[in-house]
Amino acid sequence: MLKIGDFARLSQLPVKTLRYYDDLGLITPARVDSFTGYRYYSVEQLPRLNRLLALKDLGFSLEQIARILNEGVTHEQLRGMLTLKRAEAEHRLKEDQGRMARIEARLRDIELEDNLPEYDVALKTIQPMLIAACRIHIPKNDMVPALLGTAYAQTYDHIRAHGGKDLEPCMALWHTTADTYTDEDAEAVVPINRLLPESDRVKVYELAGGTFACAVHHGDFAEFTQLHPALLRWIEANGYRIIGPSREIYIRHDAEQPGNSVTEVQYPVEKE
Amino acid sequence: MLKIGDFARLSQLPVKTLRYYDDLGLITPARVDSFTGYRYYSVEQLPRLNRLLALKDLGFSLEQIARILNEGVTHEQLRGMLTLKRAEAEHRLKEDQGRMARIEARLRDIELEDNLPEYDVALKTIQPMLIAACRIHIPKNDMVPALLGTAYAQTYDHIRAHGGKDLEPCMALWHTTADTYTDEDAEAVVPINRLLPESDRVKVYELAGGTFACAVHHGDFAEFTQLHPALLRWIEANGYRIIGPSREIYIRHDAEQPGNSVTEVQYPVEKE
DNA sequence: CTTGACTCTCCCGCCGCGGGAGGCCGTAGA
DNA sequence: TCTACGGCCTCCCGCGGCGGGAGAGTCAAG
Repeated sequence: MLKIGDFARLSQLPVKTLRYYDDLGLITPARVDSFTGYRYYSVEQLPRLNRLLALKDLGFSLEQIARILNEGVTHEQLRGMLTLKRAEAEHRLKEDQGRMARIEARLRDIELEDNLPEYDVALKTIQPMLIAACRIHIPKNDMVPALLGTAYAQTYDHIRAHGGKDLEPCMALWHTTADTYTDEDAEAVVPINRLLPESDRVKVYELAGGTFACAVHHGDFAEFTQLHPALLRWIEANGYRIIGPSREIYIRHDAEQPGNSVTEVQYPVEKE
Repeated sequence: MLKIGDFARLSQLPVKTLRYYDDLGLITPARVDSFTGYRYYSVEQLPRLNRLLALKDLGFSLEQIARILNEGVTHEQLRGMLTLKRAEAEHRLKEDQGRMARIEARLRDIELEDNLPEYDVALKTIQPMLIAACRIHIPKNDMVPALLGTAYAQTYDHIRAHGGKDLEPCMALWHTTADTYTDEDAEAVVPINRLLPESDRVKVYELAGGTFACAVHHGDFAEFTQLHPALLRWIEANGYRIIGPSREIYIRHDAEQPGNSVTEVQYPVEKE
């Protein structure tokens, strides 16, 4: 008969842990003095404890281990649980690899560029949304405000004409890359609350969701031009690939004071 | 001015989380109505929130993020923190890889052997310990009990003769592999509490610690012979390598009723 | 008989929120 | 103007796997 401290030394576990396992019914002492409450263990309980540790090592929670140990689990069931655990472990493995890559990238960033304005890129999962959209061709970059403005006007008119309701905020899809300044292909997009009929100019469809690399700009508008390259660098450095048109979300737009605008840029990405 | 729900939709975070971040001083609303307590956010706070998310993504705790965001951290400091995070992430990565390997091995085990007695192998870190030891040569396997018994007797005599104290339990080191049955090389080992002088037969030294693959046997003694092979299989299947003599720890020894004995076998291992 | 080392129970804390109770606030429709 | 109904508030509990500590009782050696 071993006191809890002896059993703790033998098993290499803290006393607190043994008491906790007792509470959970994982390793009940062979005998408990009903007067003093002292727990007395037997060395014969070591194999069970070893089994417990092995299961814990495989990533099972103590509750699951209790079921396995106390209720007896068939090989089939155990295999099922292990397969599940494998999936979980694989998932976390990938997450950690991604995190490692991001940390490495960030460290490299710090080494290289000491005073470039930093943008903080976050990965977000974005739900699909219903939109009304007007796609346009922009021959020259300085025509963007005018042409995009017209496209939005048409879109809002269309929505109102069919009794729809626009949801804040509006956005633009860029089908040409950020370093294109002639013959740009853009789409003025307004989220809406329900399906509307289409017209020649204004299409209505569901914009796909997915994973996006996102960054937000606010302040000096001159710096906004660096947001796209910064995102592209992040995406490359972290081992992602762009799989669709980028989105610019005009969270707050101020034509007179562009420095007052707040814009989020999102690139749809996937790994590898 | 956005109500918390609007800001939550924009930022893709649950309202609860935003309130929590407010409590922690991570993202304080631009304005709080002192009468109703309503939080009002500004879109200008989105960049900061994005920064927060990016840092969280790198594995920083909210407390660390608070320091980074509020107190301003130099590039040097940030680099230091990132290096630390990288080490942590690397550690967990390796752990998860190990876990994956162990799950895979266990699954393979289940597929292959359906009714072999399973042993549960646990990895333990064992501290160095001071011991008195008597190393012997055993020509034939059936001489093990007699020769090992004599060795222990000598060791205990030695300890007592020098006023030392033996610590439970005693163990044996096997310098020959488990499948050797002639000319075995073993060492009777008794942990002691303080340094003693040596003799010709009995050496006193510190037994190294390290990582060990461990399994415990109790019950039918015939099955004990399968414990060593089981451990060896586990070690190989999990990608470890044996780096020293195995240890048998006689936690409870009963010469008349071997089935009543409890024995732990430990192999010192390292990865790869 | 006295130490001092163990042991007991009970309760709080960690981290990053989620769930829910109970109550106030704001707006849209009848 | 009343009434819904949804949004917002604060406060408190819970998770998992223990660790730390208080306050009190127990055990073995000198």
